[in-house]
This record gives sequence, structure tokens and C-alpha cells, in this order.
Amino acid sequence: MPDYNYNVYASACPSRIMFDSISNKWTMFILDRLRDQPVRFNQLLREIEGISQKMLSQTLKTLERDGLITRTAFPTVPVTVEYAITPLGQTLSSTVHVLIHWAEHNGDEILAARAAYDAKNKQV
Amino acid sequence: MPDYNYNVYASACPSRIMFDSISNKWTMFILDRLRDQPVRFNQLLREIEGISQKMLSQTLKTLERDGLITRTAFPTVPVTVEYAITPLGQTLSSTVHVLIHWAEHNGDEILAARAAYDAKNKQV
DNA sequence: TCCTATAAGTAACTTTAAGTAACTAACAAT
DNA sequence: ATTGTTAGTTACTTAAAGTTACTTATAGGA
Repeated sequence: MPDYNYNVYASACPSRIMFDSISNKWTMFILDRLRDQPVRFNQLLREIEGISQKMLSQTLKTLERDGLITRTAFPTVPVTVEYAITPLGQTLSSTVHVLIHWAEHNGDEILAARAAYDAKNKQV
Repeated sequence: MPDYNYNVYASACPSRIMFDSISNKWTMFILDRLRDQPVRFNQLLREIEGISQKMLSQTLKTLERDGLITRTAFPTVPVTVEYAITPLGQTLSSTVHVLIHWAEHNGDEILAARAAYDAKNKQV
């Protein structure tokens, strides 16, 4: 049975609160990177250009709390921590992957649209 | 030919700059609402709970600049402004629609995951 | 022995973005 | 004369994001 009692457009709905938390770039980059295999903290830090340790740590914690990823610490020296996607996270990750890479396939069109807009609205 | 020269993980890539601008809740709500038919400013304001006039106006302007929506003003009194999705915007809108409504279909699982996480990590 | 490096973070501080509230124009209806 | 409508803008505040330095425990090299 689908949850027709949830409405993402209603600001107090749990689904809306959830959506507010997933609709940011760092969350989506992490979900996309974890789609195929587990990845370690510093590896994510290196691969997702521009993310800080603070934002990575914070976002991972939120994703773990929401049951979208798991955190596994290995007692090596120094400690190794691996993040992996859950089955629930996987259902979201596939969609996020399409969205994240949409910009790569439509970059030229958007750049052209921006140039056209800026030319039309110059010094107004 | 796909644009393999674009890489969304590289912070200076145009596709990344584009992704940064679309990866926020207001952008996605607007794209989703315009998916089926053109909608007016105040109608969007009423339907997207929690958005302010400022953020709606600002986000619409960015979407128009990127060629994802069009703005049409009708000389009625008071003036009526209609926003409509473009063919380019439509390709994005379909994916955004899946993402936005994902939370409605998985709300219960996430809520359960949060409760489990909070119970395990209480007063630490 | 001392210095440097590593992994996975945390804490304090600053900057930027988002949210809030009040205000605008031009006219129509009460 | 006051209120209501649409589609915004402006000034101000608060919350989130970004930046930099620091932490713990240990291994490796000079």
C-alpha cells in the first residue's frame, strides 16, 4: 500500500522534513559515490572536491541516522572507517545518480542559455 | 556524443557549478510543480508550503537564466505572470519528480531507522 | 630520539545563504 | 476611503555552510 498519507508539499509532513535533509549537494554526492562499493572517509574527502571534513562528517552522520548508509570501523592503526549504502539507500541512490550526472550531459545547453539571458539583460 | 569532458566531481567544472545550483529544495519543488502545466507566481507560493516570496522570486530567476523555465507576463490588472517548463527543464523535471516523491514512499522506513539510531545513541 | 605522516574526526570562528517582515505599484471592488 | 489583488523588492536577522586549527594513537624515517 503506498503512503498517500505523506505529502512532501506540506511543510510539517515527515516526508517533507526528510526531503529537506536529502536535498543538498553533499548528501547526493555521498550517495552517488557509495552506490557501487563501500568507501572510506578520507577517500570520500579526496574524491568529492570541495567538501570539508566537517561537512563530510556531519552529512555521513545524518545519512547513517536515516538508515541510508552504514558505518563500519576496523581496529587498524590508524582506525579505518568504511561507509556503505543500505538497501534503502540504494533505492534513493539510483535516482540521485541520474540527477547528479544530468548536468554533465546538459552542460552546453545550460551555458548557452545563461549566455543568452545575460546578453539580453545586460546592465539593466 | 556524450560530454565526457564534464565531471561533476571536479569543483571548477561547469557541470558542477550547475549541479550546485539545482541541488536545493526550492529549485526541485518548482521544477516538480511546473512539470505538468504552467503555474503563476502566487499559485506556486501557496502550493509550495514554506517558501517565501523572496526565495520563490530568486529561484525562478535562476531557473529562467539557466533555460529550464520561461516567464511570461500578461498585461492584465494586476499583472499575471506565468512560469512554464522548457524542453530542457522537462528532462530534469522527470528525475526531480522521482526524487521528490521518494520520501513519501519511504517515510516509514526512515522514521523507523531514526528511532532505532536515536535509541541506540541516547545520552552518549 | 625527535619529527613527520596517517585516519577519522571535533571545536571555534567567519562568511554566506536562507528566512522574516514590511513595503511597493496600479487598479477594482466595497 | 479602505481593503484586496498580483508580482515582486528591500532591509534585517538567524541559521547553515565554509575555514582553520587541533586531537588521539601509532608507524616509519632521519
